[in-house]
Amino acid sequence: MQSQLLAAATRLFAARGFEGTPLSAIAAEVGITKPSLLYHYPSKDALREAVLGNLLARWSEVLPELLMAATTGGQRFHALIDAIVAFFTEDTNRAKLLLREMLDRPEALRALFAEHVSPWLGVLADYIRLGKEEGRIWSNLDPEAYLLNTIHQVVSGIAVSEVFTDLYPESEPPASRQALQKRHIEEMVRMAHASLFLPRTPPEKQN
Amino acid sequence: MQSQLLAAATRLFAARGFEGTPLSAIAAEVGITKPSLLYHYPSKDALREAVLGNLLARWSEVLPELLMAATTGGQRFHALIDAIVAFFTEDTNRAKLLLREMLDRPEALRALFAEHVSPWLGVLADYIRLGKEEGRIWSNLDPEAYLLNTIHQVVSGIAVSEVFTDLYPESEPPASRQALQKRHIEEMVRMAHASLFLPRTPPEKQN
DNA sequence: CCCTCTCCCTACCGAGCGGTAGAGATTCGG
DNA sequence: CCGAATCTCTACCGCTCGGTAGGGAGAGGG
Repeated sequence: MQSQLLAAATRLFAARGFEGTPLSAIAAEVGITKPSLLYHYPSKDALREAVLGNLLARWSEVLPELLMAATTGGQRFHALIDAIVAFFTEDTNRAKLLLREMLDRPEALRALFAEHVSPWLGVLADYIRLGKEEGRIWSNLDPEAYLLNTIHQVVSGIAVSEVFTDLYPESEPPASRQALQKRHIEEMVRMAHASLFLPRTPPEKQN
Repeated sequence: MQSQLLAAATRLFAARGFEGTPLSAIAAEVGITKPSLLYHYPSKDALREAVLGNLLARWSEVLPELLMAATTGGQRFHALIDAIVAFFTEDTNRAKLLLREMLDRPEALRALFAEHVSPWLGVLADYIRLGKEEGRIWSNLDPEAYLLNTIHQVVSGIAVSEVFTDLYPESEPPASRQALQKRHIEEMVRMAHASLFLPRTPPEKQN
């Protein structure tokens, strides 16, 4: 029951926002009444915390093993970005929720991120610095800023991707919304890749 | 008075969201009462429309002349992206508001964008296709997707930039929040540039 | 001087909100 | 068979919200 409530709350908070979602709507979604919901979560704010905590917890499960699995820079890039894309496209409400929280409670998110993502950011930034020394990465790239921008772009891009689907010129046959979202995301990945790695250098490197 | 109300509503809607902002708060911000506000705007939804319309109108003033001014591809890139950055950093509430509306009313924004940005998107995409034929731009780039992603990244990145400022490793002396935001944005521009233009090709092109 | 238009106010309404009180079911260990 | 724990319900409370009713103050034209 708690997990059903969490799922319903995640979806509704993502779609209509925290302020725009009455507890009664969440309760109705799982077939109970508002006081019954308040038996499981003592207040609306407690439910918000639970929803956000659940999201970050799932993410914290996924992240670490990825970074350990890959060895080369290119592998790490694809392992990481594919995992981010998969995690947030699997349920786009995750991305919407995160984006909403960043807008609604920037201070709270700042604290959460400082605790949960700052260490990983340091690790990844060091990988990038290594790649720069080896000449595989753009020398004028700002590692921390690149990482934050890239991750944020994927999350935010997925969260609002449905808004952009009508902007592509029509094709014959008309492309499905899902196909356009895929096109959108693939270009994001290409951009992240092209702005990280230097193009393959010609073999006369040591002339 | 109408413009004061518009400004106050923009700020509060951006900071706390539409549902999270009572009309009384907007009225108090300009020193009048709620019924006086409702004299100028007959409903809360009318105020929302006015706020969003005002934002898009300002933007529509800025955009066209830029595209006409520049001639080369690089000039156009910098003219456009600098204008976007300037417009949204001048008042970050503009970015927050736009992002909130995309989350709160995706259908409404889809319609608005289809009308107001779709034509410009086509023009810019054609410039990019030209650049591709001339070999100045990545051949595997998706013009429409690149443009939407880049613009969205700048808007969204500015909207939530304050959340990221605590994630950068501390420096001595500690960097101001404003300096970190600048660093954040400059990396966004670098990424947009590097993922658009091919690196300067060596002069032995026609070997 | 007065009528009208503009803009603001106080007072109020009905609806919906988060949360509480308290009691009725169901289950399960002793 | 009983009591305690678990989970649900109906009924209600106080508050805030968006919006309305209606009147007062000032300005300007006839």
